Amino acid sequence: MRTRYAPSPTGPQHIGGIRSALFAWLYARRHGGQFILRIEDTDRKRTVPGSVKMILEAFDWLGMDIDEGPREGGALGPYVQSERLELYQTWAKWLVENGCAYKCFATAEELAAMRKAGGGYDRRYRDISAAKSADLEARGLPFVIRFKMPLTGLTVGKDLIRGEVEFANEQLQDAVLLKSDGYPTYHLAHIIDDHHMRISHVTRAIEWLPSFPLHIQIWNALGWEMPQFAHLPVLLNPNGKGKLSKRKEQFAGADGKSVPVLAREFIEAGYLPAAVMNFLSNIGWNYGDNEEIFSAAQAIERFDLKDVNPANSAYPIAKLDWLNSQYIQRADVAELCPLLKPILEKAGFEVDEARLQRVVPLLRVRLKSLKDVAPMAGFFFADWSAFKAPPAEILIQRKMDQKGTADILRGSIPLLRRLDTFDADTQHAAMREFAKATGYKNGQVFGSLRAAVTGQKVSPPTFETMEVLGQEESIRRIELALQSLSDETAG
RNA sequence: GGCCCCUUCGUCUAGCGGCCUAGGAUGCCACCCUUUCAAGGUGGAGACACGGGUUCGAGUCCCGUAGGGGCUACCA
Repeated sequence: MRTRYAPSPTGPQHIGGIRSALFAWLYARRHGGQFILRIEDTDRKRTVPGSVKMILEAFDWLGMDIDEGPREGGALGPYVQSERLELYQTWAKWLVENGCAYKCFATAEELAAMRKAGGGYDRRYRDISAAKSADLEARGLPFVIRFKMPLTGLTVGKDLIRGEVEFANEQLQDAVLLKSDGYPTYHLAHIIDDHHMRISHVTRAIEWLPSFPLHIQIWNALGWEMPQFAHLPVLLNPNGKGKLSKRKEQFAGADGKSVPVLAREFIEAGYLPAAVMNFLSNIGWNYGDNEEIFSAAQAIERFDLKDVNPANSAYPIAKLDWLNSQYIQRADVAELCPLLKPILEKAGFEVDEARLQRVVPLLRVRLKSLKDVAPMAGFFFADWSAFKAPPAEILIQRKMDQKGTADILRGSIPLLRRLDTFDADTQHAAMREFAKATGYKNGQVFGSLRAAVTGQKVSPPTFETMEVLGQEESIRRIELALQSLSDETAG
């Protein structure tokens, strides 16, 4: 069992492509086969340098290992089409010699005129004599090689996902196999490569379905045994309108966050690779048992191309946020720390690793994205001496007023100062008692302290936070907050 | 325009003729819990596109219509 992912190196990797690759990879792994990466760089105009590197980075990050490819090598390489030109030319020539293809000398202008007239290429060179063809070639006219598509009859293709699909041959044109620059088109190249690389299952996006009959005819003309085909559904934009595009700005969510579409954007957005894998494999396929959270290893145990949903899907990006938070919650502190540290550093904080390890358990359940760590817990790593009391609108919580907040802060200080040990439990007990004595609700007391000490509306839990900050610093902050409240009263 | 594919809650999906008064998840809304956030718990609203068949019986099979997606390049 051998599957492949065969992208064109035209820039950053699109998540739609990654998902197609994922299905091919899962299938190969499920059956103990090989997963091959092949670069289809036959369009010289669109090829952008560095693309292969980006593709590889995406695969490495996700943990999708490649058995054969431009980096890995392999017995059936090279795995880059521009390095296999001779092969394509040989077989194109063979097809011409065997009457299955012909040289076409139509100029760009002629073609444009035909298109304008409607109907497309009119096969004007299909039946010219060998002598005439040779003559035109001898005169140095540029030409392409076109496939002689049967003019009548039906071609039926078998697709693993949707069964048999019928096409009337007359609907198809005589597709170009070899361009005038000597490069093959996709139609020719992928067949020759899939054959020579012994691909058993071709997975590709559904936009290839219309040219499936052409490919079947080429396989037949070549006399080769066809692999199995699965035309995969595609990802639609989050609103369900159109194929998922790279212009994701227009799909920014209510929170103003733009929707990640390119592979590297998932890294930048603070998603865990396991969450992304889970997310992607749960679109158009599902693990079963009403299980939403499953590992790649689990998916491998059950994946089958036959079970892929034939319908396209709107990109359910909101689910990724949820999945990511689930994965972060379940991750080990040891696993999270090295991921969080660079994010904090990039945000300008100097990270003490020991402190980070103490802090991570406090905020794990609050992170939807790794990137949330900076706004959520950055204050732990900031210069404490520069801490400023937050404004009144943060200090004074819901269902509280200025006086009440000040009362609570003022009353807490001596109690907190008196504590011999400053762990969270001890503080908690003391403050609970304080609430009881003063008649404030626990939440009012704890919440006011939270705001005073962290300066944030959303933060790690109050007492654990104060424990990390220490007695002296915590009290200092409460005093600062109290001071700013009083100043405001005075002003 | 022609051809092809697709169509279950807003969204991702389960369902492969009777187990469906259609299940799960997400999102949304309540309530509970709680260190008034988050997480967690409980509950709620929410779908078989429409019309014909076939069948004792249809979300499940067939046809049509509508809607969505794609292809129609010397791009992939």
